[in-house]
Amino acid sequence: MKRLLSLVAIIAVILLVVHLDRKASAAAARPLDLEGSLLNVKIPDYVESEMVDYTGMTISFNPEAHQANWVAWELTAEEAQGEEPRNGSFQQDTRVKGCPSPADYRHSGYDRGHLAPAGDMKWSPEAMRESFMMTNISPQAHTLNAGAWKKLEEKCRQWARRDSVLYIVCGPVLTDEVKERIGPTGVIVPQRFFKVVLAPYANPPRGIGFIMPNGAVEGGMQRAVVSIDDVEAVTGFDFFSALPDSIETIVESRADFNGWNRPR
DNA sequence: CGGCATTGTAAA
DNA sequence: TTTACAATGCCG
Repeated sequence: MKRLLSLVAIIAVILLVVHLDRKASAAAARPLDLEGSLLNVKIPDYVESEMVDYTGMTISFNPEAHQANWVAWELTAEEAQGEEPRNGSFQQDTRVKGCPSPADYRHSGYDRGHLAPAGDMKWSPEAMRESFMMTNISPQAHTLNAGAWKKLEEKCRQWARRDSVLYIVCGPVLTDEVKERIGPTGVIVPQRFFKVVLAPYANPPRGIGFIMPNGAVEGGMQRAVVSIDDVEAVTGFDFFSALPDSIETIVESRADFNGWNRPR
């Protein structure tokens, strides 16, 4: 009996230490050691891709579509409260084959829409500048860019502050039929955009997906909610595959917007 | 409704 | 680079 009691006590101490450690520093030991791998997305072999790493984001760039296949980044609670002002100019990343110049978008009728938002890069001047690289830009209708897309970006920053850490991946849907291209370079104008969001350290872990038309979203972001499985079906990509299967299955099957908007 | 913030475009 | 303008959405 005494041995049992001491065993229980030891376990309790271990659990307490782990708990305190988690609270002590979000940047240090996390229950899942996945920081790097969660920023990778599996895409089909036939999809062209050049990987580009920046300070605040990782990009799979498609030289034929002249924009990203996907952009992934981690957003911590601390980062979401950065103070760096929005400044930067759209710039071609000359290191990347197929990257358009800002001029390709001029008078096109479309915004140079950030994929990873400048608003998520306020924790670092470097990350802020790099967010204006054309590798991180897609042609977006202004109604989307300044509408539901922007609202979703703001919502994600709220969620990050509450849930400690978010992993976010977004991009154009490039599996749709190509109906329009802009500029001398021929940048494809996507008809839809996707975004997937994971809160791996929430209890329980949560995931959600969005697919929005390249235009006004009637009814707001709620109307664009889908499961991550749905986004995978549309894009052909595989998100967050580094998660343990038991967690990935649950997290990627839900499309529960209300579950993301409870206080805690 | 007007004021404000954010995300942009365009001209000089 | 600086300046002006525009669309969206929130807030009072």
